[in-house]
Amino acid sequence: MNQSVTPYHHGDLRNCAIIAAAELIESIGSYDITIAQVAKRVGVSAPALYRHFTDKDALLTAVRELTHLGIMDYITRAQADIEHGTLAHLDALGSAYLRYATDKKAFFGLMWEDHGDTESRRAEARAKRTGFQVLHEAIELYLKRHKPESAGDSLKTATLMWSTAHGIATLQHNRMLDTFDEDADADTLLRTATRAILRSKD
Amino acid sequence: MNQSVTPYHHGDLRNCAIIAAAELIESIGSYDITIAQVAKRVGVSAPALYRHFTDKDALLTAVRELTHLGIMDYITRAQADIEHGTLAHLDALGSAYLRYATDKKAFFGLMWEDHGDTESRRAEARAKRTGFQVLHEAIELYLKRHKPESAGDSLKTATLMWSTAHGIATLQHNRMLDTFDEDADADTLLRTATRAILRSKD
DNA sequence: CAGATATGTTAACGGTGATAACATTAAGTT
DNA sequence: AACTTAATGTTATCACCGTTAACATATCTG
Repeated sequence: MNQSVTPYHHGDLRNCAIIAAAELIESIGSYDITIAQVAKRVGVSAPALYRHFTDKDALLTAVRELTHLGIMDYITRAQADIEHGTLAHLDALGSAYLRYATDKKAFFGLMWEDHGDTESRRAEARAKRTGFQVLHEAIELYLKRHKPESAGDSLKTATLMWSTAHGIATLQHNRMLDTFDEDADADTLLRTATRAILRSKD
Repeated sequence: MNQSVTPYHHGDLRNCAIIAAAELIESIGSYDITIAQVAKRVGVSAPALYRHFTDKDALLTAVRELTHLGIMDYITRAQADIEHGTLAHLDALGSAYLRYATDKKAFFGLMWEDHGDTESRRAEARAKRTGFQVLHEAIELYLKRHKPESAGDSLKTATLMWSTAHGIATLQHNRMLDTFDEDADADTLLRTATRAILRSKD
């Protein structure tokens, strides 16, 4: 005996459930998943998950943390071989954001989903702010080098650039960009905006 | 007899259901509503609604049409007393969009919800394009007057301005604007962007 | 080794979207 | 006017969902 096949206690259910949920979301291309589906994928009964997550939203929130890691990965890779504080750097950051939105459609949707606002939102807000911080620092560096007189506006500029990138990403996500202008290209659009924003007040 | 109180046939169930759904959404501040809730509000059994809508999404899609009318109303009012083709005109249009997003939070969310993509999306896309058209024409007029050499870029410019407005509205919707910059003001941000975009290529 | 604790199980509940089967009214035909 | 038909309601029911309760089993601690 002591085959130890599928032991009673899983051992790492929490993490496995999060990964299973993420895989499920990726495979069906939507974050409209079910506790039962996740449980089945891990090979466990549905209520077992409630030992590790207070409710479904808590599980999805955990997956959201993964998406934040994922997008930071995109961003980190994008700036790896590029000199910081250059225009090319800013382009790369924006492009990485747009690429994540199209590559990982379901995750991008989940990330910005309109969900129950408890304290879990704060942790997410912090994670998002981390991504924002990268952009902010890049812009600060750029302004100090190329437009020192506008360096004080770096926060406003970063907020505006993120808003623009987010708007383009979101509209592309909804296939609305093509509806407005069938030749529209998200990347080109963002580069145009980036230059316009940086050149203002010249 | 013949009291005729609550007759068997409602008479205008379809429209009343749409309105009831909209009222419900507005009152609870979320578009996460139930067929049963809507039915109860109209004073009818839940399955009765299925005589008028193929499924829940069809009902929500009908409500979405109302939201498009609503935002067009905001836009129409905003440009009523303003000379078209001026910078003030563009500001007013953007401001109306942002105002709708905050005034009618739930409707704005519903409007851009990630929902089942059937042919109903096409009708919605057309409605959204109508709103976009207004912006496009305003920009076209502006460019002809103030920057005739850039008049050919009116479509790209309109797409970019809509994207920016949408990004700001969406981030504000998620309370992320304050997270990035606690002093951020959506309207100011959009006005800054508008001027930057229009002034590019000077 | 013995209890306490952590973590699984099955059974069950209320609510959801949706369908089926049936009832009632309105509309159309002769 | 009477009969047929179509439209539009009703209640009963389904499978599924998130979640909880009650119970079972494995691990940890003294």
